[in-house]
Amino acid sequence: MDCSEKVCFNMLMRPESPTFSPLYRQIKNLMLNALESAEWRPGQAIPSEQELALRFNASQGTVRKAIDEMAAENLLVRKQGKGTYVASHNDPRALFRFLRLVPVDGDLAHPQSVPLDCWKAKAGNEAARMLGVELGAPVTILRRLLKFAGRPVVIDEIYLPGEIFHGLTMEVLQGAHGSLYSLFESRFGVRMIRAEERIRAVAADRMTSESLGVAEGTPLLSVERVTYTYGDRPVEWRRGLYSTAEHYYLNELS
Amino acid sequence: MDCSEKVCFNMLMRPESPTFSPLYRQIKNLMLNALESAEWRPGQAIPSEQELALRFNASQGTVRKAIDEMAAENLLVRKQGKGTYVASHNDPRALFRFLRLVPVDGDLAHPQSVPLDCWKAKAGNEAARMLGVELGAPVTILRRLLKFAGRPVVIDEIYLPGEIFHGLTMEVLQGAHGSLYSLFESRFGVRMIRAEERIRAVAADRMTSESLGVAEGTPLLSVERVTYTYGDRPVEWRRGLYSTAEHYYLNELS
DNA sequence: GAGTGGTCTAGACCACGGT
DNA sequence: CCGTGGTCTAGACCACTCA
Repeated sequence: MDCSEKVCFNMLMRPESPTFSPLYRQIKNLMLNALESAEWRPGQAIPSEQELALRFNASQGTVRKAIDEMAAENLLVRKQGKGTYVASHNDPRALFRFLRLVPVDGDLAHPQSVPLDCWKAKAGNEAARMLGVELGAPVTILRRLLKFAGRPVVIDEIYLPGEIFHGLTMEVLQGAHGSLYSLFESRFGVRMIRAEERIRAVAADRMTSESLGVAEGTPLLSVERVTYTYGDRPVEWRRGLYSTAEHYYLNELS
Repeated sequence: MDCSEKVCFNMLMRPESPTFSPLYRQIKNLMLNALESAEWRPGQAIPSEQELALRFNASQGTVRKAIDEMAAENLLVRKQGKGTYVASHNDPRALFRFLRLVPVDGDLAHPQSVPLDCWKAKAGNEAARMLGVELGAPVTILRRLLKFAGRPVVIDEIYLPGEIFHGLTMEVLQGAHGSLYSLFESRFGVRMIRAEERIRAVAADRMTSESLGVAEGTPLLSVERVTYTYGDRPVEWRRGLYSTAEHYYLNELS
C-alpha cells in the first residue's frame, strides 16, 4: 500500500504498533514534510481545509486539528475568509520575533542590523557541538551590531553551518533589509522556528565596551541562542551581548 | 432572563452586539469565574465534560474547546480516564514553574527557599504602580534566599499587597515547605497564573555580594517580576538578583 | 463495567474577503 | 456571489482509570 501521501489507515497505526499516533498528528507530520520540502513556501497559502481533507482522506475537522496545532506553534497563520498561510519572517509582525529586548521608554521603532564582519572558519569544539556538525566542518561567522534609534545596544557573534549558508558574504548582508532571519529564509531557504536562549550576566571587555559605547567592566547580558529549523535541526548558534542601560529583556511566563 | 449561569442564547450575543464572543469563550469565562470564586479549588477535579455541557446548555464539543484553551494556559490539567483538574502550584511538576534558572551541570534537584526577613510597610511610588494599589497602601515585604544544592544563588525582595496576604509572617514562612506560590495558594487562596519578567545586568553591591558569596561588583542578573492572578490582577512584585557563575537563565522562544 | 477524557466523523450555519 | 476559515452540534468509538 502506498503510504507516501495518503494517510495509512488507522489499522496500521493502532495502539499495538509502537509508532502509533492519532490521525491528526500523522497529518500534521505530512504537512510538516510539505513545509520542510518547500512544497509550501513562506508567505504562500496552503490548500484549503477541504482540499487537504480529500488529499489526506480524513474529515475536515481532523485536518483542522492538525492546522490548529501548527498555528499555535507559529508555523502557519490563519486568515479568516482568505486561507491559511505559511508563516514568514518577512511578515512585518514577525520581523524580530525572537528578539526580546525592549526599550525602557516604550519606543517601538524596529532595531537596525549593522553587519560588521563576515568570514569563513572551521567549527571549533563548542560550535560543532551546538550546531550538530563535525569538528572542523565549515562554518560562517558573522558579527553584527543591533541599533535602536541609531544607538548600538547589542553586539552579536553568529555561527552558521557553511553547508547550508553557502554564499553568505558581507555584500549579501549589506544588500539585505529587515532581519537576518528574513534574509536566511528568502535567500537560503532556511526557516527558523524555535530557539533556546541561555542568559548570564558578564562584564564588558575592552572591545565590546567600545562597540557598545559603555565603560569597560559594565555588566551586560550574555545571551547564547541556539536556533532550530524544521525537525529540530540546529542551524544557528549565536552569542549576543546586550547593554541594559536603556533596555531590558522582557520575558512572559505562563 | 437569567444570565448568571446558563449561557445566554446566541441571539443575545450575536455580532450586532458589541460584546459578542463565541459560545465556547462565554463558557470559558463562566469557568474562569468558577475558578476565581473558588468554586473549583486547586488540585480538585472539575465536573466532567458531560456535566458541564448540561450546566452550560451546550454540546460536549463546545465545552471541550473551552477546556482546551484553559489547559493550554496551564489553568487546568487533563488526565485521561480520570477527569480534569484545577492546576496547582502544589503539584510537584509545577513547584517552581516560573523559575527559569538552571544549573550548568544538569543537576535537577529542586532549589530550597530560605526566608530572611519579613515586615510590613506602606507602598512607595514604584510598588504602588506595579501592584495597582494606592500610594501608601499596606504592603508586606519579604526577602529570601534561593539555594541550589545548599549554595545561595538568588536573593529576592518580594512586595505583596497587605490586604490579600494578611497574616503573612516569618513564622508562617518558616513553617512552609515547597515554593512560595504553593504557600500563597494554600494559605491565602491566591493562585499565580502568569508573570512578566524584565531582566537587566547589574553589578553586585556590598550586601548582595555577601549574601550570595560573590565578589563585590560581580555582574548579576536583575530579574524584576510582576505576577498576576485571575483577571490579570497583579498581586506580586519582586526583584531577584541571580548569580550566574554556575547557573543560567533558560528561555525557550517560539 | 462504568465513567472519564481522546479521537474522528458528517453536516449545518456564520463571518469574512474578494469577485 | 462564492470560497475561505470559525463555530456548534450529535453521535460513534477508543483508551485509560478505578472499583
